[in-house]
Amino acid sequence: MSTFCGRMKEYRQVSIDRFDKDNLYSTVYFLSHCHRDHMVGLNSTAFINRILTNPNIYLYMSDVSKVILMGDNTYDFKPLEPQIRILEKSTNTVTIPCNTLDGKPKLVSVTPLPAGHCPGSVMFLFEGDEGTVLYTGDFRWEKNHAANMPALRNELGVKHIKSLYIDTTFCTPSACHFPSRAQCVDVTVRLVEEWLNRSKSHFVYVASPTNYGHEHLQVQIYKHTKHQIHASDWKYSMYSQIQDLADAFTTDPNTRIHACGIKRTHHSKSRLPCGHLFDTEDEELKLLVIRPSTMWFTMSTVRSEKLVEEPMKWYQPHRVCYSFHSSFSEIKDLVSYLNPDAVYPNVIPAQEPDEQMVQARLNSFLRTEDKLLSGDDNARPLGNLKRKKAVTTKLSSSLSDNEDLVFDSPVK
DNA sequence: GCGATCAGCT
DNA sequence: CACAGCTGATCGC
Repeated sequence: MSTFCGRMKEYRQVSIDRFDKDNLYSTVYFLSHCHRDHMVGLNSTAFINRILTNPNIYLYMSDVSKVILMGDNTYDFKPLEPQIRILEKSTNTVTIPCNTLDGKPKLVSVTPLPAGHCPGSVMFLFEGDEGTVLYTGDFRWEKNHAANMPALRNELGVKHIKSLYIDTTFCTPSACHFPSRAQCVDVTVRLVEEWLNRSKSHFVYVASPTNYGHEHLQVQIYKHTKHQIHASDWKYSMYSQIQDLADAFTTDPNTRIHACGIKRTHHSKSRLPCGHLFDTEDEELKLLVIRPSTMWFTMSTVRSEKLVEEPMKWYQPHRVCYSFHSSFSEIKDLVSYLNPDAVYPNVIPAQEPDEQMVQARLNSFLRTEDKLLSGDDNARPLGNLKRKKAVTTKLSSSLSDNEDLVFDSPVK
């Protein structure tokens, strides 16, 4: 769960993924993806007033995130629409209005990088007079993924990144290794195919525990089996507007694969959230329930990895391996590849609730030698011991600046 | 009676 | 079993 307070050390008038408290004084807003823990305050009257009464204050997001936000079925985010701006896939020039009368607005370049976390999820790369900083939001990048991102490089090599704000959900050695997404998809598709081939009375229910995040897996299941997947009406209304997802889903419950939500009540005869009863022509219904979840492997278990876990009891789901966060080693790869001046955690991992420990770990991924030897005093002036203290300064708590407030896809 | 926050569960 | 989100209790107004 995100513990990022909304603001970075740089570009202090920018707020990302937090829309409450001090963030109400920011003059430009960014949303990395539509998970609730990144939308705190987004539906508050305070934020809506803030953004609607200041015509030059905008909320930036990806085209897909806008579709999902506008289609939300629990909160009404439509009032925000006039102030939402879609980020182009390439570099965008974003104006940061000043919140004092005499100050001039600032320009900053913002490049959204696909984060691989859930539909529409992006990282934000900021480049401007306060330096180059990267906020990852939640992300899953596998090894060497960063090397394929042109925006992170210039003619000299990897760009000089001042600060990296990174998703540390699994920044613990006990979550050292996750199988690749392709591996997990492959194993799951085979499981589904083998099941459906048994008979016409065999059906599949993908019981995804979270709102968004397993769509990629579901699309791959559709592409391999050619069976469209049942989604709830309100989800379909969004999916149908998103290029990569539109074909894979249907609102017709009479299909052999369902992903229509999470079943909570056991009142109906159906074992599906939509309540549909299949006509199996007097044969017994055979339903394969698969539940994608993160499975991880420590250094010592990498070799024995099993990507599908058979249920202990017949009514339990098959668990299949799928993670939409990066593993410990994937986090390490990205941090050491970018080798920023400073790196800050966006999340305190649940199984390791010691922020200092997470910070120390992130710091250990940095390669200090070249910059210290080159005499770049600004980069790491304090050396190893002191630097550790310097960058451990709490960022995840609220920062108060006492600022004067004047300024009160691919989509189909 | 409402919203915000939190514990607990999944 | 696994980091997102729901439910229900509690608090404050």
